[in-house]
Amino acid sequence: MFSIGQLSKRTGVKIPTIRYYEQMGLIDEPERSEGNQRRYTKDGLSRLSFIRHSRDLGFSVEDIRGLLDLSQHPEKPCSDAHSIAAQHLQDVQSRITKLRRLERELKRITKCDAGNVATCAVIETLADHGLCETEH
Amino acid sequence: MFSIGQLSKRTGVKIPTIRYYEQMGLIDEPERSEGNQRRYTKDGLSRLSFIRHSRDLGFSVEDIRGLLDLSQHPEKPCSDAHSIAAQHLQDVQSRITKLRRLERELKRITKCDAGNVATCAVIETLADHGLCETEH
DNA sequence: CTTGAAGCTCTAGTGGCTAGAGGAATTATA
DNA sequence: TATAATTCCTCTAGCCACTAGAGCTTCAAG
Ligand SMILES: [Zn+2]
Ligand SMILES: [Zn+2]
Ligand SMILES: [Zn+2]
Ligand SMILES: [Zn+2]
Repeated sequence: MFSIGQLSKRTGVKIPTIRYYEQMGLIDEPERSEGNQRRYTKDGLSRLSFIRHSRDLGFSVEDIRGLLDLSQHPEKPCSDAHSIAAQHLQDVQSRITKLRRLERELKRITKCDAGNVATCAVIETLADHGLCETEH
Repeated sequence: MFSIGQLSKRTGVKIPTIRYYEQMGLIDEPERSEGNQRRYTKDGLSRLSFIRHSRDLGFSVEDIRGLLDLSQHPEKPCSDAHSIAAQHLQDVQSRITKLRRLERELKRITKCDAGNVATCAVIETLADHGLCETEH
């Protein structure tokens, strides 16, 4: 049996976050000590580790809800898991694309030789998208 | 003089967002019609365009506050503007780096030949970071 | 003068936590 | 065993940058 603090240390999930996951229904309400403190089992630990790792990989809480559900049913086909993962991969890729466009634009505008704001490329560009090379 | 709706159409900023910016002190409170509706000048329009474009480029509202402030003082050196932009560029680049690591990992796990959850690479990897190739 | 679009204020919700108040339980030390 | 230090409890509110909706008022066209 682990206290919430021990669970937190073992998983790297902060204590208020654990309680938040409980409230969101991602983890079951654990048993309590006589004094009403949470006591977790190994199952609780591995479930929380699963959540932590999924968050680290960028999955949303809603995605994780689905993935946890699937993981409880080993006999089901894994196509649902794959479509969640594939969708997430797409999201990640489209975010990368957008950020790369930003990066290019930001690199360009920070090459400014002006000394003062009146003719600064940063300020001028912000005031006029026409000076940009790409859309965003 | 523009109504808030006209301003919204010209800048692409939604009406509630314009009011939100006013509340946050990013734009001045505009004059009002006799019936208490907002009436904007060309100055208000260009200030909001500046904000919109800065948001499109990913700057935070706090950054924009500083950049707007600078843009009102053309005689000042533009080094402050540059450090805001450079910091933002760094943020963008570090986000790209993280997302690329995610992308690689996600690509890897979605190559799963198993038919069911019991042996699915997606689910197995989520349960065990040891199966990952990179940190995240 | 009527009607419908557009505006007003105010409140609350989004996601995924995080911080703090004020108290109770547990654990470690003397 | 007494006390002190630490951990835990619940509850509320805040973060960012909006977005949505209720219930009302004003404006512009016909
Ligand atoms: Zn400059
Ligand atoms: Zn632009
Ligand atoms: Zn699979
Ligand atoms: Zn991993």
